[in-house]
Amino acid sequence: MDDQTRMMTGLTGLGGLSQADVGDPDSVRKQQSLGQPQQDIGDILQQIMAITDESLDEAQARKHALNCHRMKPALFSVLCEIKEKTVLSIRGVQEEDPPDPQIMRLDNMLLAEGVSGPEKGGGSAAAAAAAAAAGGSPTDSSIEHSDYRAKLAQIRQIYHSELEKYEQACSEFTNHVMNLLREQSRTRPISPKEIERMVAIIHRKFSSIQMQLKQSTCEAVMILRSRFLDARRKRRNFNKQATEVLNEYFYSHLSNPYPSEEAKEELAKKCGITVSQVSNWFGNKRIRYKKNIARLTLQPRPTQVDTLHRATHLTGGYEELSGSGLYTPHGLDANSWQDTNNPPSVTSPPGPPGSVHSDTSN
DNA sequence: GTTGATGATTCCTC
DNA sequence: GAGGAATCATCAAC
Repeated sequence: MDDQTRMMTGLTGLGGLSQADVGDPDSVRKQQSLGQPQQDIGDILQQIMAITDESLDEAQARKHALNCHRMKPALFSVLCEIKEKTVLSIRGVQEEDPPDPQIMRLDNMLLAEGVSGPEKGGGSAAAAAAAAAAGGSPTDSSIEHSDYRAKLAQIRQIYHSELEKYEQACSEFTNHVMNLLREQSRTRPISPKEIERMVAIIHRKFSSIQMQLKQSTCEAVMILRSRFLDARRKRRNFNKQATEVLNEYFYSHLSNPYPSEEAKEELAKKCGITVSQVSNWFGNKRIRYKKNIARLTLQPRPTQVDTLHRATHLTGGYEELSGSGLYTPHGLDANSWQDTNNPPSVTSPPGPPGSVHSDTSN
């Protein structure tokens, strides 16, 4: 017997019964076994519609009788089977999505930033990395670092609280729908599989809301990060003592102003700056020194009075002095540094920068 | 507001 | 990866 026939038989078995017959298994069996002609579907529908005209008590009684009918489970089973094989099976294929790559990206980012996952200092690693990359005085960086961490912790807290709310709402709604469907399964064919599918749909809807939350959180983190990095991009001049230390090293190693890693570390320690700042400083210093040399070879040499005036005008005045060429050791030109594998052999400038001010006459 | 100095960044070469 | 060169962005003096 195919599904259609079984269903119709089932309906006939129920629909064709009088109120008195319902609940009387013998009567049903009798009718079926006699091979009574199947009732017209119109009749059945009419009887169903007639239920709405009945009083509440009558309807309740009929409902109860239908629920208790011994054929009901079989009928529901057939109907469920048909549903599975038709609409739900088609929908089921469509619903089985692969994991969304966007959600995976968002999850990875939130994890990396320390927003999701276990608490591990609220992105202090990211902040520390950014601080190390950008340099800045230790005090400043620690202030900005803690500020960044505090803001990130705030984002983390909001994210988790919202996530919790969504999860709670999702769970409540799922329970509600499940109860509703279980309740309805008494009066209409609903298989457990269908309930499961419905739960999956609800979870999918809620996960799309979660994705929005994750997106917003990621955006907030990116904004915070860019603000944090922009803030550290603000340049602050090194203090006078630090500049003097760096200049002292530069001019006393003018023949080969390439400090080793150890020297850089020592200079960084002395100046209270990072090694990368020392590297930056020497990089800038070399290039600007060379430029000044080149420029001044094309210009008339300033008088010593002018030079000294300019030299003492600014902090330290080394840039000006070097620009004037007064610091250039005999025989050194800017191109000498180009071959770093073969540093030029030149005489070192006389004395430390501090004493060079008075020794600029040569 | 303009200008020069200067720390930082980026791109490129070696 | 280190360094050179160009450039950006900011500071500070005027």
